[in-house]
Amino acid sequence: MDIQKSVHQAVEKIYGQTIDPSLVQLQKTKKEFTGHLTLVVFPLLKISKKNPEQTALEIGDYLKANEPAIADFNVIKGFLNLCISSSYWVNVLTDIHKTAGFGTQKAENNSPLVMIEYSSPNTNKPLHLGHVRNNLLGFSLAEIMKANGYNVVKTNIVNDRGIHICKSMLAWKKWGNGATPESTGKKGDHLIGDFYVLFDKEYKKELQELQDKGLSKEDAENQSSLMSEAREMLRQWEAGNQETVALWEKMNSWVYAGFDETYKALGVDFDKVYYESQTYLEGKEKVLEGLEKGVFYKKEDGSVWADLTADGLDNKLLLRADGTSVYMTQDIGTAKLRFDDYPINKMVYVVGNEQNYHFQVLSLLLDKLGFEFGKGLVHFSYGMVELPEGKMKSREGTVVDADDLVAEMVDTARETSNELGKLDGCSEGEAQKVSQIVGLGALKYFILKVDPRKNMVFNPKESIDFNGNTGPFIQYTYARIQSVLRKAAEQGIVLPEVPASALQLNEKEENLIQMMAEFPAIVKEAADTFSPAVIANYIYELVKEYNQFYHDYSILREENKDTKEFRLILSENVGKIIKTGFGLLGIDVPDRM
RNA sequence: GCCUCUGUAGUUCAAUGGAUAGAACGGAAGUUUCCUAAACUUUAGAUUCGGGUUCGAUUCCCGGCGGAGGUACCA
Repeated sequence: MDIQKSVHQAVEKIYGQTIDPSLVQLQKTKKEFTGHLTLVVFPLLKISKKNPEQTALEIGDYLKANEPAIADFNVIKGFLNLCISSSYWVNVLTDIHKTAGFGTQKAENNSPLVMIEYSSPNTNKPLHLGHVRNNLLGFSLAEIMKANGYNVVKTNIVNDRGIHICKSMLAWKKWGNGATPESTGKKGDHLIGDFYVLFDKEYKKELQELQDKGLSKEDAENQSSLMSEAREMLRQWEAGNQETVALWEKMNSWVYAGFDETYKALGVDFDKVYYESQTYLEGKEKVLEGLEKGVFYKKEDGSVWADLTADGLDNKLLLRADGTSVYMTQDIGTAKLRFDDYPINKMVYVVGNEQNYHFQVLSLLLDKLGFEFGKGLVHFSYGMVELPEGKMKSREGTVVDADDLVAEMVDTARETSNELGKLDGCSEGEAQKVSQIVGLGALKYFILKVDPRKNMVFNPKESIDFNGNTGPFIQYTYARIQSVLRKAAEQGIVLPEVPASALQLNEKEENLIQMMAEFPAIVKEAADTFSPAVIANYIYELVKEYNQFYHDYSILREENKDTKEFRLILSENVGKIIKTGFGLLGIDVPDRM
């Protein structure tokens, strides 16, 4: 803000020396005090060599005399509260009003390219609540980076190979009787997930039987015929056995169809999808290359390791003695393919915090292997989602399925809306659309408003509460603004420009404009801190401020034409910012609800 | 054991080192001749403990206690 600059200059002029701009700490004035911006003078005392009150007075006097935007000031202890003139706020509003896409900037061809990996599912089970947080964060982050002028590529790495999918395949082969999504009416990912669970159940049964015969747990695991069949299947797959590969392809295609439905329901998408079945061999090559260059070393048993003790970490396995890949190897391969495909400047991995160590290691390894983006890669690490009853456990059946959750949110939105009579006069199609926007808005907002780093508790009942700091409350405000604007149009009011700057604003109007003016800085902060929560909480504050304003002043009934138009423009711009802000969170806003 | 993250009202979340720690839900009390009451207004209620740095610490540093995660051939 240019006020920051003029305060900085004022201080330099008064005390006749250049100072570090960081000493000028301007912040929003707290509600209990009069003023808009507050200068904290404590850091300046060394320069002024006077007590806090005197210093603040001197600066205040100077600013009032020399900076037209400063209308008045007051001093309380070491705080200089500045009052900005109404005409300044009117100009700010004019700017906001005129600026298309206020708060966002477009990427140029030569803007930095950010690749964001998120979602990254396994193909042996459907998506659950944890994936929902991942998907929402990843998608929102991509939108926020775009709004800050980056070129963004959203990517997904699908873990489509390995022992887990073989378990599902084996169970299907043994007990499936040729079941398909069509024959059972189940979504493909759920069908495969059911077979995975079935395998686990049968495997446990077999282990128990073996243990009953007197074997130790370890011996039972080694002698399990089911597990060795699954392993055999994996070997056949790696050897390219036609029948196995065909089955694998068929089952994966079912799963992908299921995932696509879930992604669509959540409103997320990808620009480029990678599959581990295509990348894991690349990683092996890259590791062998590193071995030749002496970056890695080989043990007597033939396994390949990276020595990271110099970086304060341990030794890390990269290839097993039998030459097969581990997780880390695959990530190296994926990184290579990606870099071949795109000129990546920054790589962001949206992955849960249980993998913090993994990404610390990956960053070092990529750097050692010569990837430019390796050192600066961002592991966007987020906390786990817990339920009020505790952690989700698949064994105890307490996992919240993503599809069920979305359906439940939409249903509840529908019910609540019906009860309140909000859907009266809507066609079935409209009613369904509104319920979807509101139900998903509730879910998305509930998850995104929390600081990503923190573990969070997801309470289905509370998330669906439409009061308070929730998505629907904000959507509702937006819908109401649209209603006000419709009514205004019916009365023949058109809104061309912000009216004369001679308007005398009241305190609530000034507050509202000040909040709106902060929006671009908030979008920037969200990108810097990788936190959609910053935007979510800001939008909520703005809406609360607007609601108070709305409550205290009649917008359409005002006699004075100028004032009426001005308040309509205020409403319109609040609506504009809500829409943009929610867009960055991947949340829709309805015109009516 | 070691490493990382985390600890704020009854609950779920806020607070670039700044003023009297903000909201929401839940609790208590109110508001509808009014543009969408999914709203608004009152009200009670919190920084895990002990040191340190600082004019000033929820925030930074050290230690204790509590919670979560990781810990080398699972992804």
